[in-house]
Order: sequence, then structure tokens, then C-alpha cells
Amino acid sequence: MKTIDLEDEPIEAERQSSPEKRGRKASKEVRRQQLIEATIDSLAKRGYSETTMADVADGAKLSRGIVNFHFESKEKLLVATLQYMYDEYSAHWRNAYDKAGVNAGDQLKALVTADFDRAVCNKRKLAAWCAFWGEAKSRPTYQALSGARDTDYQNLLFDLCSRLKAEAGYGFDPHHLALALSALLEGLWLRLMMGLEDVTRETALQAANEFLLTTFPKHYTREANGIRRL
Amino acid sequence: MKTIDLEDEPIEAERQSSPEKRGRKASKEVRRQQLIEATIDSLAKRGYSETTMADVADGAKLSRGIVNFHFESKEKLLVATLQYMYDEYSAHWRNAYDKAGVNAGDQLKALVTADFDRAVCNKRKLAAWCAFWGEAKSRPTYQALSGARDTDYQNLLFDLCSRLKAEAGYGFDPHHLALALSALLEGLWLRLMMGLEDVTRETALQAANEFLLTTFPKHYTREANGIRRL
DNA sequence: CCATATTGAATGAATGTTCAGCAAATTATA
DNA sequence: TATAATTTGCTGAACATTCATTCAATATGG
Repeated sequence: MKTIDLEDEPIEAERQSSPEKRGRKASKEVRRQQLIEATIDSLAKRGYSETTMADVADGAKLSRGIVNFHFESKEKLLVATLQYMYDEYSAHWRNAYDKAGVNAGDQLKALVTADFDRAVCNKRKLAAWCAFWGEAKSRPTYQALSGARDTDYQNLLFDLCSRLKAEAGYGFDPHHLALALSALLEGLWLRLMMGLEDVTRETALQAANEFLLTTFPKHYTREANGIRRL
Repeated sequence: MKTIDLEDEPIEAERQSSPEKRGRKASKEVRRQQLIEATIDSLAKRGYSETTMADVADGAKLSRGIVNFHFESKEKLLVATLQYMYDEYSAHWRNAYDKAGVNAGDQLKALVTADFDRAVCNKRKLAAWCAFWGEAKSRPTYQALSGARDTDYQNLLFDLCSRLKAEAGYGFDPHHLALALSALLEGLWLRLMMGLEDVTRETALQAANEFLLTTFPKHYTREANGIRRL
């Protein structure tokens, strides 16, 4: 009855098998990317505190000193990795938003759906995000980048809540609701990452949709497979 | 217009200034507790990866070897600390629940309010929780204890959602809604911990109440200061 | 004194960083 | 085209540091 939880790609998948110069001598950018991917792997597999330069180098099948050559220190590698994930996530939701048309209901639904897309929401990435969250409080450098749902995202949610409220005369406070919504999404990510219970990408999305349904009853309706805008 | 955000107690507050034997030779239990508090301090101040035995010992104003004497290893100290926070949180919500009477609406409101009580929801504790979350995925030992909102809590939320639904004929799926609610609470904690934006305990609680209001419109009503059961 | 708690220096393992040297790619020269 | 010179990417051993753990010596309270 439950779709055999789509265990996302194995953590160590050969990701960039593109024929880009592999053996020796790849371009600076290719190597940096390769090392960043290896870092995400390591964060996901061993956690922040046990991610070592050696493990990253091994994961990239390169020598020990390589990271200090392309990045300069472990700290800078980690910041670059976080920046990469941040940029990727931003591009992802902006893209979903742009494709959603002009209707606020559609736009909000698109944002929520995008959040549980395999591209950004898989064990590997979620584990890496959480590793950074755990260190963010005590590291100013991480703090700004750790909240994937940043100011832009938050403002957009607020704008959408306000528009839906104006359209249907809901009684809620759009500020509080936007905060609740982004917290809900992040909380669901956390649950997914923990991997306890039987929470899967599907159930998480259903829970988020349940929120949309009960909060904006005049905008959405229950469908066989998710929700639909009225 | 905004209450000067109640910056919770300073991280290094002299917590147990009780005249319990302080100088030399305290009982086993007193020392353990003292070291656990120092561990929470360190986790909050420096994060998991930079929490060292030396820092814990210094924080407790004791010598370097002390932790290995009372706990046995760093690992066991950390597990004991997590267990302590877990027990404390559990006792806190159970207590709030027991005091809430027999009405499901009151009980749910009590649980949500308890979640933002200073006793369990302050920068120090939230930071410590988050430190563990960041390591939980890669450490089976932490995994079970890291989800403060455990199976019992989740089941209770489900039960309450179901009862409210039965009382007022709401259309939601109680499973999904209970998941959404617990994720919302955890997500708000995460936001509070990050300390970005202007999210305070008050705004977080308001956002959670906004959720209750819109989801259970027949049970709660907006009040000057929060919500009230109808 | 005896049992127990505590100290703090010593130890050894783990790990980030450095760097001299090597090799592949690229360019210059004949 | 062949060869030399140079740049650039990469290696891995050596080094320095940090840190958990051990333990012999010491202090304390009963």
C-alpha cells in the first residue's frame, strides 16, 4: 500500500561521469566541483564532525593534498560547499516559481511541490544541510547561508499569503502564516532527514498539502493525487 | 512595539548555585549533572564539532581528567547529555498535557504553548538540540533520542487531531495534520535557533497559534493575546 | 587510615597543512 | 615536426597541532 520508499540515489553514485578530462589534469572548475560533491557525500555519510580532508580526497579518488591546492583550507571548502547548495536550492525554487504562471494559488502550490522534488530533497542533500545547521549557530560564516529559505523566499511567501488573503478574505495574519509555512517546510525536511517513522517524500508533501488545504480552503480542493487549485 | 526580545539567560549562567557540596568531593550524581550542564553550555557556545573535553571540564571548573572518571568517554558524556535533554523535554510536555484538563482543544493548545516555554525553549537548549540533530543521521545512538517529538508525542498529536475532527467534522486527514503540526513546531525551533530574522519566542508561538486558528476554526478564536478555546 | 574523588602531566592517535618534487599539458624554439 | 622550456595540476611524506584518554600521585571526608 505504500510505494516502496524511493530510496534516492545511492550516496556515492558516480555523478559526473561526463567524459570531461578525468584522469590527470582537469580544469580548475571541474576539480572544485568534484571536490564539493565529495564533500557533500562525506557530510551525508559521516556527519560534519567526522568529515575529514582525507575522506573527501579519497571520495574524489585524488590525493591527500588536493583540497588545500584547490581550496586553501578545510574551512573554505566547507563554505564553498554550503554556497553551492544554497545557490542550487535558490535556483530550483525560483525556476519553479517562474514556471507557475501568474496566479498566486498556482505559484504557492508550485513552491511547495518544488520543495519535495528529488533534485533538492534527497537523503544526501538533506543530511548535508542538517550537518551545516548543526554548526550554524556558532559560525557566523555559515549562518547567512544555512537558512535555505532566506529573506527572498520568506518575502515571497508573505506576498503570496497576502494575495490569497485579499482574494478570498481569509482572517489570518499573513506574516505569521508565512512564517508557519516556511517553518513547516523546513521541519518536514528535518523529519525526512532523520528518517525515523515512515515519513517519505510523498507523506511529507501530503502533510504540506494538507496545510494548504485547510488554510486556503477557497483556493484548493482535494484531488485523487494531491491537491488542485479551484 | 516589540517586547525587547527576552534574551534568555546568559549561556554560562551559574545554574546550580545550590549550596550542594561545591568545593571538593561532591556526590557522583551532582558531578554528573554539573558536567552535563557544562556540556550543554559548550555545545551551545561552540557547536558539536568544537566541543572538547577540556572545554567541558573548564566550564565545570574542574580538572581535565574528570569527565573520563564520571563518564568513561566523550561519547558516553554526549549520550548522557542528549538523554537528559530528552527526558527533560518529555517530562515538560507530559506535565503540560496532564494539567490541561480533558478537553482536546485545551490539551492541544497546552502542548503548543509548552513548546515555547522558556524552560525548554531557549537559545542554549535549542542550540544543543540542533548540534545533535546535525550528527544524528550518521550516529544510530543519537537517532532515537534526537527527535524530541518522539512516537508518544506524535501519537498524542494524532489522537488530538482525530478528536477535534470528530467534534467538528473537519475534512482533514489527521495523520497528515499531526505530521504537519509536529514539523511546524520543530521548524519553528530551528528558526529560533538560527536567530536570523526577527523571530522570537513570541512570534514563533503566534505563528503556531495562527496554524491552530486556521486549521481548527470551530475550536479556537482570536484573542488580544493569543488564542482562546471556544 | 581507608575509600573515594580529583588532579594534571604524559601519551598516542588523528588530522589539517605544507611543500619539494613529479608529471601532464601547453607553448616556444629550432 | 621534433625538441626544449614553461606552466599548471597533482602527489604523498613530513610536520605541527589538537585532543581524548590514561594513570600515578594527591587531596578529602568519614
